[in-house]
Amino acid sequence: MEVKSIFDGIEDFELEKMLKCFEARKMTFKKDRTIVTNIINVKTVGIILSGTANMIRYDYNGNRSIIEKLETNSVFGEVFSRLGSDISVIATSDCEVLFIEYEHIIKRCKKGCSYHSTLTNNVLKLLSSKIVELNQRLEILSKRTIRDKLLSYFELLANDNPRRTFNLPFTYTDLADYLSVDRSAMMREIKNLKEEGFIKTNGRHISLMSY
Amino acid sequence: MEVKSIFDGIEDFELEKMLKCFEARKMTFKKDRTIVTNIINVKTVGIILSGTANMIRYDYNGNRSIIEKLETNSVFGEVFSRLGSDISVIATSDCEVLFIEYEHIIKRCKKGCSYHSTLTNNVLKLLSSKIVELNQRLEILSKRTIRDKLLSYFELLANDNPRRTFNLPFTYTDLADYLSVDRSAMMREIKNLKEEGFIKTNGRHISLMSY
DNA sequence: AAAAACTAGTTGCATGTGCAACAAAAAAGA
DNA sequence: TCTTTTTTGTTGCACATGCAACTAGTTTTT
Repeated sequence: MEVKSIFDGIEDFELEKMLKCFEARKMTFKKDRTIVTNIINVKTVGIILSGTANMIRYDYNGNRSIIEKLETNSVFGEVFSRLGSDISVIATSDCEVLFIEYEHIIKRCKKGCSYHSTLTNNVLKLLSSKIVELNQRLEILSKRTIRDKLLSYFELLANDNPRRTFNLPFTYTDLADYLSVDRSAMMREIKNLKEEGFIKTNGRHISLMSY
Repeated sequence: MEVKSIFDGIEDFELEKMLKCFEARKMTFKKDRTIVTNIINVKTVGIILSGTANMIRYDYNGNRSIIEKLETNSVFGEVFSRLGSDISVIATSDCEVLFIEYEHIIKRCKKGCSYHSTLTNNVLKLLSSKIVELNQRLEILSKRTIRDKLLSYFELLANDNPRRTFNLPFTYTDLADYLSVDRSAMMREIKNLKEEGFIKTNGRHISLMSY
């Protein structure tokens, strides 16, 4: 079975003890607020308990890139993004975030919390699926044309649905950032894809045509 | 301290017991031989004990992409690359590879091997640093021009050396694949960077100029 | 030692893409 | 409701990039 949360399989009463043992801090953030800036050298791991956020970067030309879309239950922190430039995590909806020192997760619990190994296990699986996601995005970004980037991303989204139909999980503006391409060029290419019969769109609802 | 190998901190005599318990299989591969093809659905994890390999993909246009450079001690397998297309791992030098069922790594050892938790810990750290690497490559690929891709990759390599000087870890041909750009266009851009005084090159030895 | 394979370096050309600058529609806020 | 902000959609233009096609040099294989 797939692990959804870092706390999967841990009973509530155990969880409470564990969080105290970890000195975990829970904070809430309104939409668009900054959860962390300058993520470099932060030895704290954040877990998004509810809501969503984006890990973004502004490079020296002022281009915004979405490094990572953080969904509920995502884990983020220094270890997950040692990058040279200006990284922040911005809430894209109201969020609850739990902060835990990284060492608590990586090390065996000295006090012997019985569910610690479950936690480690969960983190392992979450990290694995993060690697999968990163590889997926890499595959998309390694395409050389906007057309191929769009198609491989759409293909990914359509895979879940036998009717090869899906809803874009973000705005077209954000999609351009995610694909790391110019928005207007992307819109032009989407228009071409429509005219050539590869896709149909209705707002953010998109259908892939089978050949 | 940084974890180099999945077996860091595990005594030799323990290691031997552990590998038996895991039913680990060691295989050797000559340079350029295929270690695995069609990596999808492989429930086995490979650990490169010596040598190097590339995880590569040919997309439907026949373009080769290096998904990942696997150094000694790298871990690879299904979980680390769920991709739609044709993925293989190719030895770039003579290699020894250890294969272990993924389940053995993710689960607690039923027989209670005492060093199992060390192993888990090591895997966790290795996965974290893999995520870092993937994020680094993502940062590079998210640059929109060949120039910016080159410069941010060079910056990364130069960071280790105060003289801002380094050796390319692969051929220019492979560099183009790694950056996912056309080789001739890349060579052209390197020439421009030289002419404009941003870099100096001598074969694969490159120096970044400080402004 | 000769042949084959690979790597580095170049160029012309067509075109895909980034950029700037809009306008209209939709969504969010007051 | 009216106002403001965000998103979508479009276009002209300059130029960066992919592609094809070479040559020369280097390395590997036989």
